[in-house]
Amino acid sequence: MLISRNPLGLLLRNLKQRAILDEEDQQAVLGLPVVVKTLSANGYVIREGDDVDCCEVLVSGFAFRQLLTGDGKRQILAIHIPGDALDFQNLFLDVADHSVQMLTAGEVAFVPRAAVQKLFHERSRFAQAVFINVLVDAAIFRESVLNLGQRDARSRMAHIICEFMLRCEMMRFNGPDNRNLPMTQEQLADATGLSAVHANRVLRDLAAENLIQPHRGHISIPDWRKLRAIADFNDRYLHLSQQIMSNDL
Amino acid sequence: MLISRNPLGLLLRNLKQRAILDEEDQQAVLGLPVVVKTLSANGYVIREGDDVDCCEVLVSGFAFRQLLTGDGKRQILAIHIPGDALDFQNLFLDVADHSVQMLTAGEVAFVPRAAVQKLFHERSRFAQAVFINVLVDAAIFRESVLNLGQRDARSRMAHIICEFMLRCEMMRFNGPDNRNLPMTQEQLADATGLSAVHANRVLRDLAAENLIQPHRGHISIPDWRKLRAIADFNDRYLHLSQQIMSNDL
DNA sequence: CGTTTAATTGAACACAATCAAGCCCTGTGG
DNA sequence: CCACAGGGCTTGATTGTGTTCAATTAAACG
Repeated sequence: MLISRNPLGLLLRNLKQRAILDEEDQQAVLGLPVVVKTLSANGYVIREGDDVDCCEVLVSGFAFRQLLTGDGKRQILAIHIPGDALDFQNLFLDVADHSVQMLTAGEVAFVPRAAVQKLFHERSRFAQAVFINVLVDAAIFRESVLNLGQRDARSRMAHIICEFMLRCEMMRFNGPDNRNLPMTQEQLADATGLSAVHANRVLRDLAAENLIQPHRGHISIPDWRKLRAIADFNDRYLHLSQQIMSNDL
Repeated sequence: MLISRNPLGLLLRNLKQRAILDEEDQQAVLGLPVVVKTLSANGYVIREGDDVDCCEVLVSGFAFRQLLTGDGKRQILAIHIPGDALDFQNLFLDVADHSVQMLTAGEVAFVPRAAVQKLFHERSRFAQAVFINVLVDAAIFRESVLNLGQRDARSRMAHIICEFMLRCEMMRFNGPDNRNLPMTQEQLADATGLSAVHANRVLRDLAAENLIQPHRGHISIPDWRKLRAIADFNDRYLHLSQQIMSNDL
């Protein structure tokens, strides 16, 4: 079974980045029962309040997590790229406490939650890999708390863009299509806790300094490293140093 | 071995709230090797950048997580109460990406990380319990992102206070001493992303409406339920409905 | 082409930050 | 017992970052 053909191949690559899985573990992951569905932009993967019975993995396209206030204001919590598990957060929680939606059209692999739970209990290395995955997600949430609580609009915006670019690089998405952050200004505003108007002005200023190139509906970054100083971006929270070198794609 | 006498007794109660552990699992938790140390207020439990070799559990007193920006601004990420694991976040991550400090003087149980890892691999129900614990922590971080990104100063402050009160209630800390949030205004400011001056004004207003009672160095809440509407507090993210009823303290 | 969604801009306003000063406890040492 | 030092709290005045409201332009799509 070729990893590159299997819808869970990218997830496996993702898990192997920070955990050791032997051949049997890997086959078990790739052998999980799965239904792949194509969702359109804005399609819901997980809805807050829903009972959880599937464990979704993003195969292609981009997605985001969101949470709403009582009066309907939206906070975008995280952006997800292909190979990300969208629902390890709910693996043992029975009611979804937030929603996941598609940012662009793309494919999502739906795995029965019970099958993943079974693997978790039977293969402790798999359990560890999933655990690490969730820990890094938690670290990303913590960095978001810092970002929203302590940085100004300009740094916040730069930080979110830096994080996206670096995570794409980690997963070796280096093609020209993958260096684009496919978010509208309104979505970026909801991710940074800014108004759409102010987000527009911040982006305008960053563009004027040639730090980003905004296009309609997405943003490309000529060289994201230039943004790091502005973003106060320290990649410790992504735990890259723990990455395990591997040769297979 | 009496739970109430064991330094890890409260942790066990915590884990049992949302996961099933049989008698053997429970004995394994209580049998973990442990060194209890008393730390003074502001003492460090975990320091960002440190290599992780212990897994700490809060036995008594209160603690908080924090993360600093490059120019030294502090964001308080979460408050911890007795029975909370302070370091499951680092169970399989080798370098701490944030710090944990004591809010008040208190006792911390230091467990060798390898012993907890061993239990994780040998007892999958324990692994699940720890996993759920980390998932709920992640849910709390997500709610903080929403809180900082979308709510105004007044709601933010009320929300943090509500969360603390409800979590104390969940762990059955209902005595008069435990309904006090032992934070200075400066700490509350760093938790809410406000300046100390503005935090002071917000607290002043809440106190004027008899929603809170600030004292020197801590805050008591006559009836935290009154704060819920102001806080836009929805407890779904704490996953209380998943709580397992149990009779033993 | 007309409709829609996204981006843009200006003007007025508001919430919260900053600066600066003073107060009120509590603990300490003369 | 009093003076003083320090931390935490309080308050006013000023500044500024970001919001809101409102209107306009630009690009995509049927």
